[in-house]
Amino acid sequence: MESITMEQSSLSLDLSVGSHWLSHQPMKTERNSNAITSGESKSKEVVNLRAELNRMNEENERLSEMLQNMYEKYSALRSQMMDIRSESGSEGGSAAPEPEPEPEKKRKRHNFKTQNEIVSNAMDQSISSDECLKPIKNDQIKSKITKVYVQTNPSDTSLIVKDGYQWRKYGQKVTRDNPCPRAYFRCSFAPTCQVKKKVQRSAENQSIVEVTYEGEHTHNAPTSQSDTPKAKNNVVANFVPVSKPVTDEHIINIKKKPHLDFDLSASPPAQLQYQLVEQMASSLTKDPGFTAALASAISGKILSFSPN
DNA sequence: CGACTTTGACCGGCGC
DNA sequence: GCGCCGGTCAAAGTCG
Repeated sequence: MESITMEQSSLSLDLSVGSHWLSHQPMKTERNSNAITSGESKSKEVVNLRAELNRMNEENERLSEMLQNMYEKYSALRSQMMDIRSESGSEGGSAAPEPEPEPEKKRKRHNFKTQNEIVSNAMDQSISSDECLKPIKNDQIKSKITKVYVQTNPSDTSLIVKDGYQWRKYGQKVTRDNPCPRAYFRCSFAPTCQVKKKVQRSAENQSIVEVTYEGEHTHNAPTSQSDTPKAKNNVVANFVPVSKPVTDEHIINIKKKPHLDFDLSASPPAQLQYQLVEQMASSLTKDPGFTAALASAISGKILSFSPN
């Protein structure tokens, strides 16, 4: 519940950040075209910007209401599901225990690809609305291999991804299909934890970092939101799971994403809520109307600022 | 001094 | 069998 309101506020924050950004742009243009623009045109521009800001705020409110409605519907469906489960007894219990992690064996390359395809398909399926009520089933698949794409500062060449767990780097390799090195990490939070992750920048867009998690954590929760002690100094990104591979529309800029106070791996409801929020965000970004409106608003604003 | 990173060497799977 | 490639090891170096 809390997380939803937080996410809603994040939406507000994102849009308001955009408005903030837009509201600051005229200063630049003012400086650039100081010699040719009169005071009247400036004030006219400010009025236009304020009107635009108001429109965006209204849009923001509408989106927040939509999100609220979606969450209410979700809550209703979820309570129905809980009722059905409690009626049907302990069979297929609601709070499914974390599956025992299989001991990691030497992976074969062809197995890796096959599992990846499975995960990709499962993730595609998870987008559909009814599948959002079956996170446990998907988690069982994801627990083997999960891919995450993170947007980072392109100028930062480090491969540290802040995901809350403690990782120990054990190797780095330049692969054939990507000039950027791939870093190999092992979970160092618990000695028995066999989870590994690979981190590599995308060859096409080096601001995007591809993180592949293999295995499942045997411990409950990371103790902090930081990486290893050294990593604290050069953290580049929080992680944002996305459902599809590397297309820009599926990558969420983590710099605008607020810190999540709950622990994703700690409690199933929190995890469920987080997944729901991700799916909502995914639905919004997939909505052609939403993206088109956003794109036209931004492009219109950019065009209105251009000197010509 | 312990924990961590770096980096070259090594290993095993795969294709030719 | 050989070479390529991805993944892992482990010694040396670094840092707090």
